[in-house]
Amino acid sequence: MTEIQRPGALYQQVAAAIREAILKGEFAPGAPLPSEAQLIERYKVSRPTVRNAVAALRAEGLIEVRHGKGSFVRSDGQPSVTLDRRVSRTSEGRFVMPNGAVWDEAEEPTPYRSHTTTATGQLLELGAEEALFGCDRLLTDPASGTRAMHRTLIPFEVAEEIPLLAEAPDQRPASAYWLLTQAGHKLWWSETVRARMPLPDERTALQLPDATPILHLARVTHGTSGRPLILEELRVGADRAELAYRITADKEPARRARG
Amino acid sequence: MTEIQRPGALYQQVAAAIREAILKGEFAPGAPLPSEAQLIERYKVSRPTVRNAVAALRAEGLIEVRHGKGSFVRSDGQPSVTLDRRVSRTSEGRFVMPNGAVWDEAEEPTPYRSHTTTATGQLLELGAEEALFGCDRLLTDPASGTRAMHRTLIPFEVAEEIPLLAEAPDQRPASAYWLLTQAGHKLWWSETVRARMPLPDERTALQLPDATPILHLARVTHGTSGRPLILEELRVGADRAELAYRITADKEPARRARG
DNA sequence: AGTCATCACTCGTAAGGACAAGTGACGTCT
DNA sequence: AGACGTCACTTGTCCTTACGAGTGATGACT
Repeated sequence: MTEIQRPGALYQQVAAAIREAILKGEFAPGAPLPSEAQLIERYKVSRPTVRNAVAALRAEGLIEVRHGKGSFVRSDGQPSVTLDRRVSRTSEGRFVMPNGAVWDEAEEPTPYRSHTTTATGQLLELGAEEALFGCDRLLTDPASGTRAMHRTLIPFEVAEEIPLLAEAPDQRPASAYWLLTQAGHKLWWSETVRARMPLPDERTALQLPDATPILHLARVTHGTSGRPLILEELRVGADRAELAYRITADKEPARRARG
Repeated sequence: MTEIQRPGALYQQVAAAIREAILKGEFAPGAPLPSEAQLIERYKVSRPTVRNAVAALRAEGLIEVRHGKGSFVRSDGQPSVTLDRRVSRTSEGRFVMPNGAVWDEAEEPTPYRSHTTTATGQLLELGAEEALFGCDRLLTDPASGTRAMHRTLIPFEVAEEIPLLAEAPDQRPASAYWLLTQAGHKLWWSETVRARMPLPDERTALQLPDATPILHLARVTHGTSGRPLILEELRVGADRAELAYRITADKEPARRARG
C-alpha cells in the first residue's frame, strides 16, 4: 500500500482509495476499473487483499464484476420503473391497476390450494394452517426488463361467499376486486413494505445483480365485512423498481404498533 | 468436502450445506454455528474455503459473525417497528404523525441553507442549484433501538410566502403542515419508496448489521398551489422497520411512468 | 474469405502458512 | 475476596502459489 495508513485494515484502505476515486469521477459509471493485476501493482498488495477490497465495494453495490472481463463502476442509476401503488376505478366502476399495463405474465398462472403460514395467517387475521387458494405469477416488464413475483392468496371462507371467485381463483387482482365489489363490498387496502436481501431462488428468478435488495410488499384487501378478503404479495428487485404512494390526511387517531 | 458435489464451487457446496442445516432447524436462530476449525474438519476443506462459504451466508443475511466469538444464526426476525405512513389530523385540525410519538431526536436539529441537486430538484419540480432550507435529524426509537435519518427541505420561494416557516425552518414536519394549512393550503402528499444498500456513513450512523438494506423514502407535500411545498427524506434500516400504507380507490385515470 | 484453434487477458477457486486481534474463563497473586 | 495476567478459543488480516474458467482478439489453416 503506497498511501494512507489510516482506517485500519489494508484491504479497507484499498477499498476506500478506489471508492474515493470513483466518487471523484476518476472512473465514470460503466467504465472499467483497473484489473486485479494493475491494482496489485498500484497499491503494492497481494491479490487476496485486492480481491477483498473489490468484494467490499461489490457488497456496497458500487461496482459490478464480470468474469473474464473486469470490474465496472455501477451506474448509481435510479430505478427505471415507478410502481404506482394506487388503485383506480374507471368511470364505469371497474378497477384499474396503474401499472397493470406494463406487466406481462411470463407463464400461464395455475391456482393451487394451500394453507396459511404464521406470517400470512397474521396478515389475513386467521390462524395458521387455514385453507386458502393461491396463485403465483412471474411478471415482467418487457420495456425495462424488470421482473417481479406476484402471489395472490384467498381464504376458502371468502371464496365460498363469492361464487365466481372460487371458480376462477387465478384471475388478476382487478377482477377479484370487481367481483367483491359486485358482492356488495366497499373496498380499501392496507399495504406493508419491507426490504431485505433476496434468497438464492429469488436471486435467480428475478435475475438480480449482486448487493441488490428486494422490495417485499404485502397488500391486504378489506371490504365491508370485518375480516380481510385477499392477500397479495409482490417481490421486486430494488435496483429496477421504486414505489409511489399518494397520501391524504384522515381524521382517524393513530393506532397500530408492533414491537 | 464429504458430501454432495452438485452445484459447482466447493465453497458454494459448503454454504449450501450450512444453509440447509439452518433451514432444517439444526441450528436455531441465535444459536452459534460450528467454528471455522470445526467446519474445516467437518467438510474437509481449507480455511479460505470455509471463510468464503461463511461470507456468502453473511451476504445473504442468514448469519451474523462476531469477531472473537463465532458465527450465529440470525433470527429471521420481522421488523420490530411498523412505520405508519398515514397523516392524521386531530379533531381540532392539527396534524399528527402516527409514529411521531415513538421518535426521539438524538440531537438538537440545526437548519442550514443549501441548494437542490438534480435528484431533489426533480422531486420539488425545480431546477438544480435552487436555494432552499434544509434540516437534518437523527431519530431514534428508544424502545426498539431503531434509528433513522430524517431530512426536511423547503424551497426559499415557499418559505418566503409563509412567514413563520422562514423564521423556524427547523420545526417538525407536523408544524410546517399546520402553518401551510393556516396559509390556505389543502395538503396532500406523494411518497416514493426505494431500497438500496447503505453507504458507509449511513451504515455507521444507523448502526446497521451486515447485509442490511435501507428503506429510502421521499415524501413531497403538495398544497393548493401547483408546485411542491416540502420535501422530506427518511432513511431507515430495513432490518428494524417496515412501512404501512392505506389505500383507497380513486377515480383518476392512471398516469405517471419514468423510464 | 471464412472457420476455428490458440493465446493472452480477465476473474474465480482452492490450498497452505503465519500472525493480529477480540473474548471469556481460569488461575494466580495481592 | 478481589484484581489482574495469562491462555485457549474465536474470527480477522495478509501473504504465496497454483490452477480453472470466461472472453475476445489474433492468426493460421482450410
